[in-house]
Amino acid sequence: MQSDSDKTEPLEAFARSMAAAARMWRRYLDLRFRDLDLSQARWSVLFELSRNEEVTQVELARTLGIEAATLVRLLDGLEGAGLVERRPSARDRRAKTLHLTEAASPLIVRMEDISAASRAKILEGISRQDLRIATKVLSRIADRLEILSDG
Amino acid sequence: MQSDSDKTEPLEAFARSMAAAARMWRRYLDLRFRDLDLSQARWSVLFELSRNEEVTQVELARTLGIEAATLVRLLDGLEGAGLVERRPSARDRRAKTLHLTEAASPLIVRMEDISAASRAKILEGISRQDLRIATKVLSRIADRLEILSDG
DNA sequence: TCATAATAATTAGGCTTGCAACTATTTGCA
DNA sequence: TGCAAATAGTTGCAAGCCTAATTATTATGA
Repeated sequence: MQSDSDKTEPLEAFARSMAAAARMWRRYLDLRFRDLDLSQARWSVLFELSRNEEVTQVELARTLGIEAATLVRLLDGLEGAGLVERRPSARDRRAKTLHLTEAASPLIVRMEDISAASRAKILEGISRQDLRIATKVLSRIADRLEILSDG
Repeated sequence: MQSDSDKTEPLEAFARSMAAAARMWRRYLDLRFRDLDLSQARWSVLFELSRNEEVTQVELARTLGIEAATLVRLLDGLEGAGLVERRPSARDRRAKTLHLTEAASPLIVRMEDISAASRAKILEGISRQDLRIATKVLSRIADRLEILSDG
């Protein structure tokens, strides 16, 4: 079997595979979450808050690797759906802290099930070792891009 | 050093790193291409055509891993900029074949320089071996998602 | 053959994401 | 102290990407 990336140089093959995999992964999750009226992007916000509540928007944006402005819109939607609350921060009047509502809890359980099952299905047959290396490479790239983009 | 992903399970850490790396990579390239009035998405279309002309839109969309509808808008922009031409296919009156114009050639050289330099800079210090494994994992995921999404 | 299903391109509408610019507040330094 | 710079959140605008639906054409099978 001859894949497209065989023709191209290694670094380029990597870049293309990463872009395609990320796009398709998101699409796949968006479809799975459609019943819950959620998207992958909104899910990741809820998920992160379920692990680490009481954070500010800037902190959450940084954790997720997205812009604060992008997060604003996601939160608008989630707040509108009654899943998240913005409260004024006690220590900084510019800032707001984020909190899940009661309504979010049952959803989060179902979301975690769906996303865990999806991950398992998508990554099935890939060795633990390879996955570990791939994760290391990808997170190094994210770190490096953060540095390169600041300068 | 303690990264966020240390707290999470491995499959999830992988998914998050991939999403963040892909997003940031794209942003980085978009900034580099801004002088040329191009984006990463448009660049990838031109690049693919420079390797493999005369394809139809459906074929190109499949190669790039995007939807045909998404490609339509990208081509509208590129055709408007005089870089690409759509011609009716000789063998199928529904289809159109894609061709680069003369104007595209010098641009493509510069684009390749920019993207190659960016890749080298971003991936600097990552071992060839690790990169090879990461590429294998990512392209396997893309293949798998294509199968899963069809069903 | 001929009706039905599949395919190529497109359009409409929506979500995610980004950059720029703006307001309100806090921090820092002269 | 007090003013300039930095920071938190927001909004406006544009691009990329998606699904669903539409039109034109081709393929299929009864």
